Amino acid sequence: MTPTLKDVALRAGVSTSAVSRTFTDGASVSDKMRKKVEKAAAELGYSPNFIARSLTTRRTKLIGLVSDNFYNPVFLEVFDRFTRALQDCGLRPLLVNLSNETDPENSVRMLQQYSVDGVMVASSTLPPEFSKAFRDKNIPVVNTFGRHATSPDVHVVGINNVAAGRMAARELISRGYKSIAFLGGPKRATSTLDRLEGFQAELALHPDVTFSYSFASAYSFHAGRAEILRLAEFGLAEAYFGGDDVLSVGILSGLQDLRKNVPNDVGLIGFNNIEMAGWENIALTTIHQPIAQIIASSVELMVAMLENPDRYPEARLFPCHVVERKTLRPIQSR
Amino acid sequence: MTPTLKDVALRAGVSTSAVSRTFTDGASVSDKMRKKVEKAAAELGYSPNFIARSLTTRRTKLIGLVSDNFYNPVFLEVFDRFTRALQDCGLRPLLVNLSNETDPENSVRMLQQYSVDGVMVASSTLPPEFSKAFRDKNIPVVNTFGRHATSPDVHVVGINNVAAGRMAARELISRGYKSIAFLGGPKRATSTLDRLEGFQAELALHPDVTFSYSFASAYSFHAGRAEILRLAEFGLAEAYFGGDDVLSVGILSGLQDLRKNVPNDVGLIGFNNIEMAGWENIALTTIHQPIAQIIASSVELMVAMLENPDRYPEARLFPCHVVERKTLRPIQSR
DNA sequence: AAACATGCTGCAATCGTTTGCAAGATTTCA
DNA sequence: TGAAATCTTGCAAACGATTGCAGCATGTTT
Repeated sequence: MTPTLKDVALRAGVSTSAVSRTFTDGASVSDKMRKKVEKAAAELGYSPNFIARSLTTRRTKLIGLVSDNFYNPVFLEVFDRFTRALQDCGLRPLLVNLSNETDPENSVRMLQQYSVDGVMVASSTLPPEFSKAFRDKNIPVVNTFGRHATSPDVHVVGINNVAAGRMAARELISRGYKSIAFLGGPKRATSTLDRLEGFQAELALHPDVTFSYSFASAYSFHAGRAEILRLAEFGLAEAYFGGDDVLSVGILSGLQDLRKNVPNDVGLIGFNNIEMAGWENIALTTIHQPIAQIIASSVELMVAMLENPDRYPEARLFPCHVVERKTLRPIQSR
Repeated sequence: MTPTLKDVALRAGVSTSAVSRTFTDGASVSDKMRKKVEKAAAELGYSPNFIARSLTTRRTKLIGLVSDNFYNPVFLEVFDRFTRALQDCGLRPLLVNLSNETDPENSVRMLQQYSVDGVMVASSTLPPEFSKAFRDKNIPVVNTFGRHATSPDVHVVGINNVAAGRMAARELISRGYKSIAFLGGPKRATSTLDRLEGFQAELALHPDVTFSYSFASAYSFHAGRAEILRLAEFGLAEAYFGGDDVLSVGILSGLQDLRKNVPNDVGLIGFNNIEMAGWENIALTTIHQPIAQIIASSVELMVAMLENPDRYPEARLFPCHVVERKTLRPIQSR
């Protein structure tokens, strides 16, 4: 069917080694030989079989890309950037959807069976143990959007969620809101907890503002909306830090139904800066997570690990910044 | 490093064939043998190497999943469903991002080099020639969201865009709008053109309504918004059929800025039914494309092709339906 | 008890590549 | 021109599995 090395060798009247060598760069072949082989290869439409090659080179150039979050709009950008960055390095993403996978052990085995060169775990909700499972099998792994504190034994690239929490708090305070609340995603996500911690710590510096918090049942529009509607029955705070942007848009929608004036009655700041936050009919003020840098860095790190698998684990953290739109009132000059 | 067949055979004191056979189902091994092998394998933590296996079986269970659209929210659902459906069949998606790829030929070669068992082309904008390139290399291919008319030589599953266009027109007419316009995505997408064709054909049945059309520069919020703002300078129609939902939300946003009352001054119907269309602060009436069925069917078709690659090409088309929200006024009883 | 069918097992070839080694070809330099 | 150094090339053994074939041990039938 599809031509093999041998076919080309036969047609060119040379050994298979010669053919192999003209297709692996850095190998020594004379110009004459190369010409001959390339001609035969072109005539046959030959190109080397990566799978067979990987058997001897022990490199598949396959990278497992695992995530448990296929419904957050932020992942559109994540997948786009990951696939492009990997492709640009000659690597190939093998996509793994963990959404309904009960047993991560399963995915680990599967990726091992496909001899992936490395694994990118793109999730802020997966436990650090998951990433560690790969490292234990000697598969290079980087945990993108991971939490750096508790897993110093696996490469992590992302942001400092505690700092992001502080940033949100400072922003809300600077706008003169006096009663401030945290409305997070599900409690089990460590990123949420870290953000809460920073948020609370910063607020503690301002005894004049009152603080409260609660958690939505999911990182989703309807969870955010439902939670703010529930909270409204007990009286709302003056400003909220929403767990992420889709949650925040849900909150915003609830606020609109409650006939609250945003940002004057109630202020809101989100997190992530998804595309929809910039839509003029939403105009959510939010904290931008530098996805582009995070992913570029993750991939760089991965290729570095492929060269040297024993690289000492590091955490690469990028700063966030707030992008101002219309859900926060102006800074109070005081 | 990781144990191989031979290691297990050695430890169990049997031949490698025996080990191989206990790991391939349908092979004949005695219970005693199986027990022995399984014990040794468990002790070593062995599991078969798919890559090596594929060399002899000529099956990698790898499926190329190629798309050129990583920014439309509808693709969140698409990727989630595709990966899950494939995983459930024991297949693995190798993701290919065509966004900035100038030369599709390139991707074809690459997927061939990885010996993928098949390819799913998930795009409504890629030309049919692209899918055909795979078929020409004898790689099973199904073109999901493809156009069926012009490529009867490749499996297509999706919707009938002409019918969808008619459906939109009928809907708008039933609401009593008398001046109706099509505001499509970029003209080069055949799906847009088909929808326009159906839309126009249906409208032609109603000489009392006036018709016009134009195209936005992209399937994006800002393109939709910009286009409706531009159109407003010449006077707006009473109702619009937006090329897709993100475009439509952009239109909606523009309409709001223009202080138009939707749905009374201007009606709007979108296409796709992305999640955001259901957000209460958007509430876009739209035509639902049955993504779940389309993808389930695509994957089914793919596994059928893996059994019988010479399957005669077919088109599987699913009906759409309108989901009513708040951007169209009530049906006029007349 | 002989003849035969059936079920397990191991040998060895194969899948499409790469690569260490040694031999042959070419170049370099005195 | 000849010896040494450097390039090229092919042979053959891997890489980690599967599988047709033949042999052997059972079980079945008469």
